[in-house]
Amino acid sequence: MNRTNAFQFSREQKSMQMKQKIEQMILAAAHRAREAGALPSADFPEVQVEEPKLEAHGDFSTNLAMTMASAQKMAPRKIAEIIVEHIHDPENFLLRTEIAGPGFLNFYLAPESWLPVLERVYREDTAFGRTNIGNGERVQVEFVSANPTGPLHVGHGRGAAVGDAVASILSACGYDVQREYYINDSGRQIRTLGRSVYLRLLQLWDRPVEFPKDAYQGQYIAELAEEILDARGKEIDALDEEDAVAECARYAASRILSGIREDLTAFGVKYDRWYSEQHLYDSGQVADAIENLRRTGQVYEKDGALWFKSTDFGDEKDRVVVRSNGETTYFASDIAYHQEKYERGFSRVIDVWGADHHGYIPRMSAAVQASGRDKDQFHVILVQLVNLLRGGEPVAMSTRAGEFVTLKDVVDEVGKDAARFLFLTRHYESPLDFDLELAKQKTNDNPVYYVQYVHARITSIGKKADEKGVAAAGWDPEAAKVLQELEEIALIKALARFPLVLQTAARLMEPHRIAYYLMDLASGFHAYYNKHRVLTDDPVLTRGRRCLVEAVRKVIRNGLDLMGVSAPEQM
RNA sequence: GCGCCCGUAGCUCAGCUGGAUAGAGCGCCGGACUUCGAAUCCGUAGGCCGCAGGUUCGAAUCCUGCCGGGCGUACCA
Repeated sequence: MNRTNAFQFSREQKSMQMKQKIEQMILAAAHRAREAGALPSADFPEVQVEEPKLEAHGDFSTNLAMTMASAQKMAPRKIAEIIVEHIHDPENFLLRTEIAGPGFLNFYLAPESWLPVLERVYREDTAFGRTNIGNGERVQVEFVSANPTGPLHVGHGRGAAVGDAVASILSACGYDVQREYYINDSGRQIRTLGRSVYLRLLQLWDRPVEFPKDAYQGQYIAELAEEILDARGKEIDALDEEDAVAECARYAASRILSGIREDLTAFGVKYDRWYSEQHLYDSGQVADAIENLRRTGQVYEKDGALWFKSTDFGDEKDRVVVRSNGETTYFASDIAYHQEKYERGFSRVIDVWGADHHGYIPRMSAAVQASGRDKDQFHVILVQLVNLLRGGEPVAMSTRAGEFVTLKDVVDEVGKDAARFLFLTRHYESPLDFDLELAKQKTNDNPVYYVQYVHARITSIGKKADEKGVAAAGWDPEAAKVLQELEEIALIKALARFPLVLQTAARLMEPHRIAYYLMDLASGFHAYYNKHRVLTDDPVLTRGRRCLVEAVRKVIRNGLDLMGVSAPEQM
């Protein structure tokens, strides 16, 4: 993906990001120094500007003098001095510049240099933070894709939260994103589903049956059987066993799938497309894909089965696509499916999988490459497991026994916002402890409310101000000049970071960065609020502060929106 | 055995693909409501970044080898 300095901002100068402005200033200084003969080499490394962790190190710093040292054959501190001498700052952007440590260049900005950020927040409003680094590239994010053999559980919820947020983030960065759910409505697990329901149905008829271990055990299976009994028991009873099982499978899968759709809708996830595996078979695409592999010699027969040479692309062993009994494997339809994704015009495909599927990545990647795509066009986000707790104690989750807490249960109990936010407070590769009691708590322990509270609080301030008629809302350049407090500048700086945080989140496909950013911004606001009054006796100061907090509200709202979490006006 | 992920404060976790004195929340202890929402804030304490080497101006971050935990290793999905 792009380097930070490759990002393009085609708007006018003042909407350019602070950081980028500093980068250009430094680069220009280095070139000027070179032209003046002060630097021996024109071999300049990439200018890296960062925001130092310590305030004592300024607003921005660069290590350029150090990274340049070997090419220039000069001491870093000496190079730093030369660059400083050649810095050109006609707008008086900089308060001062200093050389520190082994050769860091630290820049201190004049407080008013930050004010254009506020203006930009107002001008761009809901679009603040958005960029076009994706340049319209078509990306597909496929997530959840749980088999329609049972209700979604919390793990699927995490996958849904991550997949949906990644899609939103990429979309906000200028990618043309499609969200897709792949329905495994074909094959063995569907037959097992049908058989499970059928057996429960037989039990309802008091016929002696043994319910096998490998059948689906959950209570919902028995409930489905009762439904079928009421709806069309007689018809089913008239069929022979094979047809009866098929009918049960069709009915059950359809009911379960609509349940899944409802649960995801309640969770705030909206797909652009639901894609049926069965459709791949019916349309002949699976057969075509296998035929293509045959034609290109990427497949061979052994022991009566057909094997794909995934080892040609780094997998540790070859994989079966057609079993010796003539049935295709799940992998075969997956090959066809992924080929079809690229044929639909996506240049990049992102799959969100549970971490227990990681062994599947090499063969899928091999299949993608075998169809002529580049390795980088396929990316799997592996989401780690969720440990469900209640008050610190593990909640029994046995898939085999069919005892698990469903996503619906969790959403009903703790709410969509809390669930989504908490799912995104960890890097997706870290296992997540999800405590139901904690998720419901409306205290400091719960980051969702901590962030949402800021939004509600500022909305409330706004209403109060409107009632009193003391301060107009909106961008007010004159009043903004009054913002000089340390906490005020710190808040504006935090706002300025949002677009960069969003870009990093997109580049690394890591939604948790948004969550952490929002918690940080919220913390900055709460600290400010407790120290300074927004509504004061001074009308100009009040306008300026209202302008600031309103900007904070907008950014909080934008960030929460990316996470699929609401920004309430009151709580 | 082999492969992937994880190991950072008592607990749960960040750490912007190599930067300066490693951060936050919770918990502990001590403070702040007659004023815009206390679902909040302020302060104190707490660390061989699993261990040992290596790469370099510089490593929690990159490389190698161990230790510990999770997952995977099907003609299952």
